[in-house]
Amino acid sequence: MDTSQTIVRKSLHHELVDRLQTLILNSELKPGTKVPEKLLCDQFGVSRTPLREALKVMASYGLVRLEPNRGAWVTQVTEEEVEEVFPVLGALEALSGQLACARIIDAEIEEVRTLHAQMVQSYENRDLDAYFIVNQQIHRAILMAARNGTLTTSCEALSLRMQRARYLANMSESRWSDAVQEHEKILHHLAARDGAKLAETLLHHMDAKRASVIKWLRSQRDDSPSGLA
Amino acid sequence: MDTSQTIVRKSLHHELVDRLQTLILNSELKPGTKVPEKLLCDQFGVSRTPLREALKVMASYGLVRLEPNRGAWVTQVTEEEVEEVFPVLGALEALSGQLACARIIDAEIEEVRTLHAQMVQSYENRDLDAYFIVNQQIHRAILMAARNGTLTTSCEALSLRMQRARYLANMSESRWSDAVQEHEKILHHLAARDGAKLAETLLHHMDAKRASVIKWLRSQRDDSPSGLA
DNA sequence: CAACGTAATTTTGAATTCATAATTAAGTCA
DNA sequence: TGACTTAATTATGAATTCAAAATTACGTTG
Repeated sequence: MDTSQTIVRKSLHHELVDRLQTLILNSELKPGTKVPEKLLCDQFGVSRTPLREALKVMASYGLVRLEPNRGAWVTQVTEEEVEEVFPVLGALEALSGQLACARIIDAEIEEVRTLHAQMVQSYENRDLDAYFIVNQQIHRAILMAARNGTLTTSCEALSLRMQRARYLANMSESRWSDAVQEHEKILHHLAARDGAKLAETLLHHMDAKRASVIKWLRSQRDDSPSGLA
Repeated sequence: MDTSQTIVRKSLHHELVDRLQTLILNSELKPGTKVPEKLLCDQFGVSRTPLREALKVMASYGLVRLEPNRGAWVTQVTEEEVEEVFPVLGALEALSGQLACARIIDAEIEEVRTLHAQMVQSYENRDLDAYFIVNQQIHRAILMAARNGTLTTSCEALSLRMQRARYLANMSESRWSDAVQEHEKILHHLAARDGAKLAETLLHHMDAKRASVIKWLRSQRDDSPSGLA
């Protein structure tokens, strides 16, 4: 699908969906808090109509919850949600690995190899922010190689929901080390174009991530016993 | 999650999303045609604001396409889309089968058994409409037994997209017979709580469905050479 | 002074309005 | 007649307005 010639005209509400997603992922809008409609309208210089349209779309992605007559609230990442989302994400990533092995071209494998090296470097530098960015890029590159737009959309929507839990702030040294090991395997199976093995590895990778996030959520909960802000 | 006590207050835009989905699934809004904004506002007795909010959400589900300054269009089911969606749906249904086997209770298996019997009856009566409704109920029952709301939402969103292609109108006798056979296996593995086998069967079932829909789409295309309405 | 009830204020949901873009219709000229 | 311009009409996107609901502030009473 070549869109290089197409003039991309972005509608206002679509632009706002992007902005709101960024605000939520950067924790500028914090989980559990109310979405300040008026303030955002002022900040973005738009009226309430397009902002409210964007909020409806955000709600369909599960990033905000609309309470009738009470406004929009940034959703919390709960244990239940994590236990639901990661298995689904695992199945989708496994599929993406399988498809990628069948369709990836050599140049793309080299790209992933480069990203992988960068990721290892970030790990050695203990640069968590850089690590997570490259990590995402790797998963995204595999997704791209799968050549399935629906799969990409579904995966990214679910990833987004999990990224609200800023678990990147807390990943144990041993988990981090394991994750890098898993990524070694991922690269290996991808380069060998072994779809079944890659799928299996990605599935395990996701489950380990799930366990890690759950552990972090529990530690968070125990830190602040009151559920209320 | 017990919501029996909760007062469910549905917002207008949410109600409209439901109505629009129904209109599209019933082909009262035909794929490729423009969504008649004004007409729908009159019919539903609402202003453009909530209707347009609903259309934005519909677009996020891929049921309509928003063309800036040109309005909303009901999306067509294309071959490319079918080739994309069914593999994803297959992976998700496979997961739902696996989870269902781990979590389903005896009473639910009996429910599925009853539905299955109804489905076979519909097949023997060659009642395609009834068959498809019960078919859907079976898939839904397995999904419910998986106890994963995220999985349910994802599956149903993708199913919805495929249901726009009213392929139920045309299913060959041999495909129909095969589908019933596949469902026999599905029931068997579910009753035996054999997650791996059920996943495998559902995956194959989805792929056969994909092939059937593709075949139908091609026959449609050859019938009316002009792509335009 | 704590709990309740009432009034003022703010926020929300949805209709309306308005500027702009797209489409259609009409007119012009080769 | 048919291609191209230009004007009229319609539809779209977004701001504004308005009624209703929720929240807050205040006062009253036991």
